[in-house]
Amino acid sequence: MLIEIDFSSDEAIYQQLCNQIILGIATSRLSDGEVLPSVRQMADEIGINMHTVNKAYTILRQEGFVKVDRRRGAFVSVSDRNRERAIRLVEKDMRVILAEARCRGLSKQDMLALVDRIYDEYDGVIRTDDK
Amino acid sequence: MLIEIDFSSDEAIYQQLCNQIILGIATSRLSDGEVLPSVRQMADEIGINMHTVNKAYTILRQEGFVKVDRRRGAFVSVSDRNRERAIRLVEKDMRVILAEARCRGLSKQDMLALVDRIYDEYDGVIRTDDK
DNA sequence: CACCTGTTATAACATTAGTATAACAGGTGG
DNA sequence: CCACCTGTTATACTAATGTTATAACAGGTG
Repeated sequence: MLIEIDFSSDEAIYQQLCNQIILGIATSRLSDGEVLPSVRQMADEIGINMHTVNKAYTILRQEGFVKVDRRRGAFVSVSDRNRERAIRLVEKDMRVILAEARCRGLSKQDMLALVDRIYDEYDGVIRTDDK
Repeated sequence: MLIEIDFSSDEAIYQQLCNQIILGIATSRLSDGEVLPSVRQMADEIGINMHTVNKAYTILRQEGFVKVDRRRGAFVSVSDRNRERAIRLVEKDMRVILAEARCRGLSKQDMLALVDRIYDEYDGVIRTDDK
């Protein structure tokens, strides 16, 4: 999977890396069980330090998106599938986003439509622009 | 409005302050035109430095949630109501959240329900737990 | 044994967050 | 005019964080 880092972003490199890998899993560009490039290889490809990649992998492991096999290295593995816990994890961030959206005059329907559209996109559904 | 800061959070103080004020506007605990405490007063109340509050106010001003009247000080004023731009601003963060949600096994319906619930909460709608 | 994996340790450097002190310009009310 | 309020700016300092650099180690592969 192609990783693109914006070095002028105010978002930390390791954070961008985490997000892109999670995006990759969600959009099936990374499939369950797929081996990730080694920390050294990924660092070389992107042009950053090994430790920055390692930090991203460590976080992804803690959050349950990645596991490590001593033989093969890091690979995609979404372990924790506890529904209630997952909702709780997402809810806090969602509250901040929805607050901002509401302040900017966006309606509930606007946000439901946005979620619907992005989710379909992740699912690979071809939309015929149904209004 | 009561502001609560978690000093052991990994989220910056000024960021927490911004979020809480936006949350306050979204939930109508802060109404349009309402004057915010002065940077010095707010800093004293919370127990932080004046500059940290000033940083939050400056960001809120840049993002269009607050304006400054030389006579009265800072007050709530959601200026920019451009719908397309608002959606674009929210979309990027939403993509990250939805990717994480999808990886954790949450369905589109789960997320639509979450958005629906939080939005109603912000609107002050009393839900009769309709399934 | 050479080579790969993640992991750990240590040091150095740059940027950011937060605090502290002080000053300034504009506006208000005595 | 004067004291007092507002946000704003400047400067300096400390602490934490992000990133890099170099090096070493244990486990597994061929």
